[in-house]
Amino acid sequence: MPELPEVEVVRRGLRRWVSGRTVAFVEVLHPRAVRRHPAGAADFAARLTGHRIGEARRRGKYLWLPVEGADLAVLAHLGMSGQLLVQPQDMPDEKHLRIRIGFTDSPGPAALGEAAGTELRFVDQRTFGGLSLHGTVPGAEDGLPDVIAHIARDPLDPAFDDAAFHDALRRRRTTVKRALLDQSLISGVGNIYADEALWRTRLHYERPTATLTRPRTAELLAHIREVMTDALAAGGTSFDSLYVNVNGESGYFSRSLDAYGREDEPCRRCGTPIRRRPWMNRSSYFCPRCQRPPRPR
DNA sequence: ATGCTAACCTGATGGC
DNA sequence: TGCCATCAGGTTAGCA
Repeated sequence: MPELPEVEVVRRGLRRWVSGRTVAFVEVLHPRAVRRHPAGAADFAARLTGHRIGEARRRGKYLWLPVEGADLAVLAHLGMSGQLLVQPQDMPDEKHLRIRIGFTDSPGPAALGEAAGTELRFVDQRTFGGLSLHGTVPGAEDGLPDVIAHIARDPLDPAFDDAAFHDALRRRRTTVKRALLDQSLISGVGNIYADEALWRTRLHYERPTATLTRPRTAELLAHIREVMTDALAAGGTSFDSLYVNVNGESGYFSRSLDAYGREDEPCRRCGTPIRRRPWMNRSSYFCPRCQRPPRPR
């Protein structure tokens, strides 16, 4: 579930169903799913087993589970098609099940309520995502894994620095959508929410960042936060069963999208058909009337 | 130093 | 029915 709202939906599920439980066993069924864990699958399993899982955290599209009693965290990235599912142990394996994590309380007396008897599964069709174990940044209050120290804070983080973001945009010689997708400038924004926020701000995706005024950047940030908050309230955006919460349920924000995926459909502001343009091996959706292209440089 | 492309995967879909 | 090309919500190594 690639973008911030979808990952946050998963984080909330993990907090409810996984945090506080103790790992009984780890089974890695596909080595690619732990390729970011340099010491390999056996090491990953060994170091995790026996430890209690702390409060699930997130920055941008990354989430992690602190490993209590060891300065470690399980870092997770869902890539394009990853899912973290909390499933009953007797549920048949999913076709693309990559990692299974069992807990000491299951099966067992319902000490943990509905969570008892469930396990955590990492399912990933395209294997762009994965889990890994990493040390934490010394002094970081939330146990930030060291390998994602370069990832910028996300726009829903209270510590996100709006002024610094604007200064960074002015310094860059790139275009606004590229900047929004650059996770070292602002994290959590992907192709869907970039297009949605640009549509709401009436900005063309190829607008040079150096031409943005401070008020314009402020508007853009406000719209990013607004669309992400709206999506979160709807349970995230799903076009198909690949993007689901830990219980396998899809969000329904896709019906509220104004630009993304709406090629040839009327702009909800002015009625002009939304256009799709090939862009960086993917697509950009925009309203040609509301979002005028910048002057050629 | 910075910006950009190609590559990493599997599966769904549409045209011929 | 099959084959091929295209597309999909992300990240990163490596090149210019």
